[in-house]
Amino acid sequence: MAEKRKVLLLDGHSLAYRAFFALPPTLSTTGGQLTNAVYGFTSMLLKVLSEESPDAVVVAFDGPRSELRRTVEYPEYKAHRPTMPDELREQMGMIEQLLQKMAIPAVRETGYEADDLLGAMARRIADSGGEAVIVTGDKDTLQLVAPRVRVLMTTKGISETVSYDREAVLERYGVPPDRMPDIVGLKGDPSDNIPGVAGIGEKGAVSLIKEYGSLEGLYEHLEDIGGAKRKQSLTDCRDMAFLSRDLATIDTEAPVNIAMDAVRFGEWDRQQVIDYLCALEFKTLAARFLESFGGEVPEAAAGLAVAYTMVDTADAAAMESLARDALSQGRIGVASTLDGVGFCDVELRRLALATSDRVMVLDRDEAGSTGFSTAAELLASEAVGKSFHDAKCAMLAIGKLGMEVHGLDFDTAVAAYLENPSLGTYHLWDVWERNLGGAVEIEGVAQVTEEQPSLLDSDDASSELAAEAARVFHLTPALRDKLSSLGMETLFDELEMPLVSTLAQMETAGVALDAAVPRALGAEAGVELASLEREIFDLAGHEFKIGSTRQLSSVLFDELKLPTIKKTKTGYSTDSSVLEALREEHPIAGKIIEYREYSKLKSTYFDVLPELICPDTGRLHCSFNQTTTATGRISSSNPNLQNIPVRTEVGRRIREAFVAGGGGWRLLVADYSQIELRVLAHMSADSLLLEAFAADQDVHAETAEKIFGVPHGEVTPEMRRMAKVVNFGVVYGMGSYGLSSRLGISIEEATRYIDTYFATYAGVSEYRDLCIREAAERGYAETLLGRRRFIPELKSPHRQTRELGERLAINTPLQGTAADIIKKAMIEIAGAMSGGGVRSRMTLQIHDELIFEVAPDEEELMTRLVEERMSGAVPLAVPLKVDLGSYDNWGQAKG
DNA sequence: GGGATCACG
DNA sequence: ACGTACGTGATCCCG
Repeated sequence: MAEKRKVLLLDGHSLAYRAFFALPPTLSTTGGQLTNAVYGFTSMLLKVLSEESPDAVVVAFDGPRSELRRTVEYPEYKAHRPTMPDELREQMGMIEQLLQKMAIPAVRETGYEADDLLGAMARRIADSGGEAVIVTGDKDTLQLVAPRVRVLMTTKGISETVSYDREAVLERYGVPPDRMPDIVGLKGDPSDNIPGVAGIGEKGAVSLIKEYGSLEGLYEHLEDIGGAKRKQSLTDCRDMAFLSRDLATIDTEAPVNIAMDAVRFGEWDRQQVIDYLCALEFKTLAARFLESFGGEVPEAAAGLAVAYTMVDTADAAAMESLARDALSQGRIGVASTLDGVGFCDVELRRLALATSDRVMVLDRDEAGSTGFSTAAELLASEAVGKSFHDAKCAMLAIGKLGMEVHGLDFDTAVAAYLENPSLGTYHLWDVWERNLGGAVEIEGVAQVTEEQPSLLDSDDASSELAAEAARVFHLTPALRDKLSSLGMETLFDELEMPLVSTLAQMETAGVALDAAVPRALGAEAGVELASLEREIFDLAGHEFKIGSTRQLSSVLFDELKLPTIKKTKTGYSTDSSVLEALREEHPIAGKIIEYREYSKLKSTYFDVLPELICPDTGRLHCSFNQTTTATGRISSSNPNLQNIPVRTEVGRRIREAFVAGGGGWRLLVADYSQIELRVLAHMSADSLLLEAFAADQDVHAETAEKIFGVPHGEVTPEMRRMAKVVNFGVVYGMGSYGLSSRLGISIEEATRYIDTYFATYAGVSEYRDLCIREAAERGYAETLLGRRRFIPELKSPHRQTRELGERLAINTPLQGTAADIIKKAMIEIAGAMSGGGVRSRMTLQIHDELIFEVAPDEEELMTRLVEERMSGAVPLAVPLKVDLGSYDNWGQAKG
């Protein structure tokens, strides 16, 4: 009756967890439902299915934790494990649904974990002469390896697996599979809260078991064991060692209520599986499924498969016809391979241009070839719309080769960012996967021959780049449709796309830096730090790494016995608010504050900025990132020029290094006055706020009058300062706890101010409610220009997360609208500047501030132009006030 | 590679 | 009982 069947046994829990934590939470359906765990699980499943071709597949899940045999025997078992995250729990249901559609039976038994069931099934299969393949991410399962039982262990990520048979386990762990529990018995397993024997780790456990064969063998020869301490520990923990081993031992006697012989893999309704994969928007997985198992993809969700011909760039006629296609189709997709990041370092290595079905790939060495001149013409032609994925980087690199890009029309990364700005990364492959997801086939790639074997790499790279250009081309209409259905086409065409070029110009311009300033400041800080360090060591009584929060916290709280103020995840906090509170207690606190300030400034600014000056231009070029923030703001990196110090006197001196390059040139600094509060006034239409801004009143003073109940003119500077904190707090959705801790007042007092504030500014109060309600109904918050941010936090069962969602729902429209406004101003100004043929240039944006280098004879013109375009960027119900000034360096511009 | 800290708006 | 104001990026330390 021995049936030679191959059965795949999946550990559902382990694999789902693995997938959930291995894949970034960037995979979700258009509706915002997170699907990373389902995706990873399915991807892994399809891979294993095609590699192993099993006759049957079964998946096992854990029974409820509280009723596990192990928990009953040993209540500490997994006691510290957090419960399953909600984001994963939702996906478990989806995984089970998928399994059901694939006719893969799921088993679970009260009192048992998945690996017990896997062990029991594996044994039954092996006993009856079949072959069992267990797929899991849990190392403990390796003990099940036996004749006719293999374990496939997922490694980094999820789709990669390593196959373990007896030899592989021996080689990797030094003991046969059935002795693995003995190892755990000795070393314990922190992840399951199994204690083991104190003082024995992985290495010790392996060598002991290798020598004595098992726990029993070991304890029989206890007297032979070297090391009094170790012997004592083994003696003391004898019971715990056996209990630990017992806990780690998989129960292959577990009952499994399934008629294993009746399970047949592949007895499914194919269409149901495909439909479900498509409903989850797993286009390439659906395609992979089809490839392996056949079936029809539903029309609407069909992955777009595109076929391409690679044209020879040396063939003038072929180039000619590609160019003709580009002109008649009116657009091309462009992809590039770049070396280096940022204006200074970036270099173009390869370039691919694609029409609907032809693609060319150029190497930078081909300068002067037919292909190169065709590419240059197409890129420069206004009549041919250009689509890129991350156009700014490519355009910087293309520009450095002396080619120009006109007719920039579409950036698939920016489009994907607008669709969902919270994803963090926008890799072309993912965007393709989410939107079209078919195969790209490219014919006509030169074949490798015996004479030219070295072409292999370059041809692979070329066809991959060709496929990227093809994907960009075909994604363009799809994403355009999507944006249009989301009401974001105008935002995209008239704001984000023009901004791509504006930011490219700014990065190219860079900023002038007088390196002597940071060098001098760095030397000065070095001296200060040395003397502070001595003082701190004296106060502490010994030397330690002041920069190590762990060592510092041990000095402050263990040795000096200073009171702990707040905790972090890993210990006691030593941040500046804590040190500030300890100032009265001990002189070391103040010294550390000072040390921190200097060391931060030195390592982040003084020492670094001079090194980043580009040798080619003698200037500093940061990158402005357009697809990074969830709210629509721009960020800056390499270096970050949006966080140059200003708040402290020492820090502010670095700003003197930011000068206007060129003789007689000046820096024009223009910043919006209280833009977020003005946006709040506009969006909420609160009558008091509207009036205050209309009359150009001092809003903070006005707020102080209201919340402190004092008449006009009797507001003290202290009251105004506190009111300012309240006003900012409103924009962030602050509560009374936050206000009290920031103002150093009682929670009751803070509550009173907040209540009075909302009673006074009733429009603001209503607006907050409206923001939350709308975001909850629609699933996203929206800015004035229609930018969206999904707020799934509002649906969370955790109050804390929900409250975060509420603050996001309030803050995002304000911060995001302010971002919309300054972006609009930037492209208007850039347009006017290039139209007016000025020499001046825009160099920096710092959220509500724009900085220009202006030529001596353009100062007046630029001041007027910038003021006009900034204040008129987007018409609001209140005036947009702009403060401007021109200076020799940035340090002179003070609030 | 992640956490803590701190620079900015 | 718990955490507590939004959005970033760079640096340092440590496992």
